[in-house]
Amino acid sequence: MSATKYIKPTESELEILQVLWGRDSASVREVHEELAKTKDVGYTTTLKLMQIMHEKGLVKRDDSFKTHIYHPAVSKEKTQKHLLGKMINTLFGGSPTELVIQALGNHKASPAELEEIQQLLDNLKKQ
Amino acid sequence: MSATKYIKPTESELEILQVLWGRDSASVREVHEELAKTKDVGYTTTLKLMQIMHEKGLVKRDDSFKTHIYHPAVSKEKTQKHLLGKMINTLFGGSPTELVIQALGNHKASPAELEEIQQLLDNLKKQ
DNA sequence: ACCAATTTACGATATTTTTCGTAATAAACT
DNA sequence: AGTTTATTACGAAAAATATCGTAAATTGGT
Repeated sequence: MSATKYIKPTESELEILQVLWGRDSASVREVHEELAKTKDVGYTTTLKLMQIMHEKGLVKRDDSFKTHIYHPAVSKEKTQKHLLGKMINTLFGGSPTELVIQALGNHKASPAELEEIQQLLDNLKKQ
Repeated sequence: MSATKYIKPTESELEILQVLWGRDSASVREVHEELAKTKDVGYTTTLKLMQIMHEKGLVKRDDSFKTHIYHPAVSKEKTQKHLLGKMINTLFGGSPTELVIQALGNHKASPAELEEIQQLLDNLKKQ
């Protein structure tokens, strides 16, 4: 029972999760500073978003101190998987291969990264 | 001059573009029938969306007949590239490799597809 | 020319997401 | 204790999306 249905984070929520995944935990202030580097937005906006994310269950928080500390409550991998799957369907006609080709063709990868992909590919071929 | 700034299609607009890309042109009715297979939505909703897409320049249309015929005005490839790039940034910390690994790991590809990716990989390695 | 059927136009409403102002609360500092 | 500073809580507004009802226009058939 109870596979608590998947909640799709919004665009802004994803930006916040990205910060949280990078440091595992952070205060609103810290997240906000990070976002402010690339985005022009008010502090209370970030606060509100994180509160909403808490209601939705996207983040956990420790509110035993004045400054609440937030943690991601959804894993990066699961989220990636879900959204990638969705994108494959709505944008690549259900073909992960098409997506991979686009990704490799348009965004350069280092030799080391190519090697990493090669390894994975070899493994997949064996099966 | 004038690189007419990129307009990001919304979720619903993408669904419509997906249909248009598949057939190159279609009436509202045809698009709607297609969407209705997987989605419960009214005809006028689809119509309205396509009219908005026309205003935005996402589709072209021939309105010389009663039944207007719509064409995609943005290419599938360019759209894929944009949205993929965005996803790589907001969800994969800027690493296309991470995305490729996720895609290959979680969504099965046929041997033929794996071979196709191998070819591409070989090409990239040469440079 | 009239009627029926289909389509578009238009506007309004609903829903979701993002934004921020203001007040209340807590802590830190004289 | 009183004052300042930082934080959270709350509610409301703004902006972006999605939805649909109704009326007007067009076409085809009779």
